[in-house]
Amino acid sequence: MGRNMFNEIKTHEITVDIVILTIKNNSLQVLLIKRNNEPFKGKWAIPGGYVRMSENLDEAAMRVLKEKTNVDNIYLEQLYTFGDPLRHPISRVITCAYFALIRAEDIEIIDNPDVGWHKVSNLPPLAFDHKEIIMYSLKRTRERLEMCPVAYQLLNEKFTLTEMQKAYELIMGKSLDKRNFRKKAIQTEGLVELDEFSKTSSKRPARLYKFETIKLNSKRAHFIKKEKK
Amino acid sequence: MGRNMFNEIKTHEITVDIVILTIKNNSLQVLLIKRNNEPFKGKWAIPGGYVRMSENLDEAAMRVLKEKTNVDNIYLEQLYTFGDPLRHPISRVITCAYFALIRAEDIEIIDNPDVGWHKVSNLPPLAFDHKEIIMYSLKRTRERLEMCPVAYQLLNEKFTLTEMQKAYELIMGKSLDKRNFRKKAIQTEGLVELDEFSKTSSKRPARLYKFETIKLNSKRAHFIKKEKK
DNA sequence: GCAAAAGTGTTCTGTCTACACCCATGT
DNA sequence: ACATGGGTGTAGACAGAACACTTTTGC
Repeated sequence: MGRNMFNEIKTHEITVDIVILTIKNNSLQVLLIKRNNEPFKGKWAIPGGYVRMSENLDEAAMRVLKEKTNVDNIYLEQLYTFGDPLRHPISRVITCAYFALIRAEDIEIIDNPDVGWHKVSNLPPLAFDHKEIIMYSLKRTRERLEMCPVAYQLLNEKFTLTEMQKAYELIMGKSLDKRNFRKKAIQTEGLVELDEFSKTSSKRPARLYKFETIKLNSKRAHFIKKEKK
Repeated sequence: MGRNMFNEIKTHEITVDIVILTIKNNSLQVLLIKRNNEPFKGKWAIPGGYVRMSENLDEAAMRVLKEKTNVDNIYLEQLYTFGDPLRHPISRVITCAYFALIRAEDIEIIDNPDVGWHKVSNLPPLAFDHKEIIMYSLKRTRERLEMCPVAYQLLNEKFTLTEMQKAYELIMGKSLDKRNFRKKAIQTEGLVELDEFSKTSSKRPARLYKFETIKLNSKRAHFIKKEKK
């Protein structure tokens, strides 16, 4: 493992790129930034930035997330590292992709037409391999959702079961049976039934719930499985 | 996303490191190489090498695997990218870790005391964060095994169900019920019952099986689940 | 004939799925 | 009183877990 065993070896540039998903206007959306510089000037990109020498990858991702979105303390997970030599048209940039689910209300986006939410189902032209990264993060989010109730990150502190089901349905891209969903949902570890009711709708008020103990990777496996519709 | 937005930014070195697991002498073993150079001279390390400018990460991992072990065409999966600033004591090296399961018989190790198999349960002192990487790959291998029968990569082309069960038990680190294991095993997509029998043991010959169609991520989920013993 | 590994079924339990109607409220 | 979303239970199918004895061979 001596250094520079091959002429071809040089150091690479390394970035982190972060897929930030949220639910807004009844659709799954991803935060994008319009690029002002070449390459891909004018195209949209997921937030990203160079890794500093003093920080590890998680820290870099958190910092970038904080810088671009002002969001902190979030479930941030390393997704995959993309290193195709041609993914960046000019230099060799390897990127370590992360993803996060956040509440839209927790984010303060600067009023700037170059920063904004876009429906995952209708993405604008994207820079680099960012479309691939977003699609991959969606796949992983679905896998996670089947294992543990990570969707709570998309919900308000207090939420109705219908809101929770909507979040699941938007991520999974299919509709779920209400009774089966509720049956499993109320068994979720840490879910607390409140004595409060939502009064937003002009119909029958819905009971509110919250998560008490946030348990990731809960052993309560397979929250959703094979329902078709 | 302009370049060099922060003084602190420099390019990093990036390597791939590969955890190669096999079953040998009835135990789960990992291929290690003794380091001849500083840092960590004299310690053992998993095979690794620098990523060349012209190759993507998968290609780099395959090449390094081929160079160090002469093994090709293997189920190689990106594991995780480790980027702690202090993981390398001298410079900043970010490593993208891969893992592979291989048949011990497919490998030709050079007769060199500095290259060899070591029991995962009894590792020598390791360089860098390689212990962490090996442990993480074991965790992922177990997760994979629960989803699809990747253990066929550890078995000879023709194998007995008892050998297959042994492989599972070694990876999962627990014993499994023979009848339940066989019941599920024979339902595995692509497993073919042969009309041949193993004559290695001096006892009753065991029927041999092979895998016909190798299907990764088979929908045949949860090959092993919660059996305890 | 005996030691050693191969092989074989059933029962129980829990979870997933499919499915249709009444309830509480605002207007 | 009606429209709207909130809320509820049951039966059938399937998969996992526990569990012990017979068979085949070499010696």
